[in-house]
Amino acid sequence: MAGRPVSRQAGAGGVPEVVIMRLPQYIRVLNVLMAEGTGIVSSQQLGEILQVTPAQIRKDLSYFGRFGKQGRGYRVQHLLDELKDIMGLDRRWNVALVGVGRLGRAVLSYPGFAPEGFHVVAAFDANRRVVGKTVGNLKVQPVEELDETVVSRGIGIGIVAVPSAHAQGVIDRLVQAGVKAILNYAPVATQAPEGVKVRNVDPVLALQTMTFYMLGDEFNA
Amino acid sequence: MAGRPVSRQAGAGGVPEVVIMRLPQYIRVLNVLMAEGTGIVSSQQLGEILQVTPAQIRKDLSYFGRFGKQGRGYRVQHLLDELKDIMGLDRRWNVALVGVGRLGRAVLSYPGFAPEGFHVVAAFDANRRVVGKTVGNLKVQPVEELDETVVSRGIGIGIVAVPSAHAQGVIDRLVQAGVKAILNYAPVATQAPEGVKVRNVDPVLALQTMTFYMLGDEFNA
DNA sequence: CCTCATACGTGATATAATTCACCAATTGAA
DNA sequence: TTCAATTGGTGAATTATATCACGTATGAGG
Repeated sequence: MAGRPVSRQAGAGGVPEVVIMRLPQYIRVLNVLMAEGTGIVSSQQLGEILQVTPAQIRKDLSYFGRFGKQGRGYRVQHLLDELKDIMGLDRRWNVALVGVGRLGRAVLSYPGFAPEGFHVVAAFDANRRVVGKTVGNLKVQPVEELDETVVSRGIGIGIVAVPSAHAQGVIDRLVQAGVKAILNYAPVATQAPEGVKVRNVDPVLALQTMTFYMLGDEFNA
Repeated sequence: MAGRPVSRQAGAGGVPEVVIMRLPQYIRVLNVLMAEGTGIVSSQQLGEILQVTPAQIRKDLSYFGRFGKQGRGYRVQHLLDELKDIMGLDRRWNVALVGVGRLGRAVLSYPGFAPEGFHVVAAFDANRRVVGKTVGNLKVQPVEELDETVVSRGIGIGIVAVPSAHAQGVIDRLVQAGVKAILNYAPVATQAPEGVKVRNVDPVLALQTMTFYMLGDEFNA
C-alpha cells in the first residue's frame, strides 16, 4: 500500500515548511475520521474541522500528488496512508532523552509517543546521582556515552529536558552525535546547524503570545 | 516606568500575529542579557542570538514605537520594560487548570509559570475520585464550579489537560465562563470563537513535523 | 569642531503564502 | 441520456511577510 507517490512539482527549494507543519494536523483529523468509520472526506469538510480554507488543503496536498477524486473527495484511508508515507510516519523512530529530572521523567512516562512510532530507547544525564538508575525500563546513562549509543541504536531524534543553561551544550552534543531532529523543552533561544531541525515545547512562551490580545487597547482593537 | 508607548501606525487590522509571536522571544533574550549585565544591544546582536535578520527585529519593534537610538542600539532595560508592558507581561495573570490527571499534575508542579506571572489559582476535574483532593496547594473543584470561580477569581486563562475526547467540551465551558486564552495540551484540532486565543502544546505534533526532513528523498533535497 | 563609524527607523521592493476562480471529473437523479 | 450539483487540481491574482537600502541621528576620537 502507498509506496512513494508519483513525482510532482516540488520544484526548486522543495515544499514550503508551512505546508510540512500542517500535514501532521491533517493526519490527526484523518485518524479520527477513520476511527469514526468515515470513508470519504472533502477538502471542504476537512477545512471546517481544521479551520482552514478548502483551497489551502487542496494546494498543500498538490505539492505531493493527486489524492482526491473530483466530485467526490478524498478516501480517508488512502489519503491517510499517503500522508503518513510522505511524512515518514509509517516508520519507527528511535529517540534519545537527555535530562532525567522532573521534566525528563514526565517525558519518559508520557504515553503519547510510542503509539505514534516514537520510541525513547536511551536516557542520559550528567548528574552522577541519577546515572545508573532505572527509570521506566531505561537505565540512565552518562552523557559521555551519547555518541556511541546514538550510532549503535540508530537514534535520529533527541529530546532535551535539561535546565536552560545547559540546553545549548546538550544540543551541540546531540548534533555532534549525528541526531537530525531535536525536541527542546528548555525555554531558551537555541541554535543548530543547517540540516538539523529544532522544535521547542514551551508552554510559558505560548501563554506569553496570548496575553497581548487580552489587553484591549490601541494596538489590537 | 514604561507607561504605554507613543501611539504608532498599528493601522487597519492591528499588529500582525507573526510579530506578536516573536516579541516574547525578544523578551527572553533581553532577560538573559540583563542578567549578564549587558546595558545596550543592537538589532544586529539580537538577530544573531535569535537567528533572524536585524531588519526584522527593527521592523517588529517599529509597530509599537521607537525604542532605540541611532548609532547606539537599544538599552536592554528600557526595551525590556517597554516590551513587557506592550505584551501585558508586567501583570499578574490568574489561570485555571482543567484536568488533574497525570498531565495536569505535571502542569501544577511545573515551576516555570509563576515567575513569569502566570498563577494557577484553581484546578478542576470531572472525576469524583479526584475532586476534593488537594494537589499542590489547590483543592480540586468539580467542573460545575468553573463559571463561578472564573468570575470570582478573575481568571482570564485556562489550561486544558484532559483526554482528547473531552478537550473541546472543556474549551467550550471555559469560553462560556469568559476565559479569553486557552493553553491546550490535548492532541486534537479544537475550535474557539473569535476573540478567544488557543495555543497548543503538542510534543508529538512537533516531532511529526520534523521526520519529513529526515527522509532525504525527492521532496526535500 | 569635524570626521568616521555605527545603527535605528522606514518607505520601497522582493519574496512567500494564501485565496480565487475556473476547468474537468464524477455522481445521482430525472 | 441529460442535467444539476459537487469537488479536486491548479494557474492567476491577491495578500501577507520579510528584506533591502538609504536618510538621519548618535557618539567617539582627534
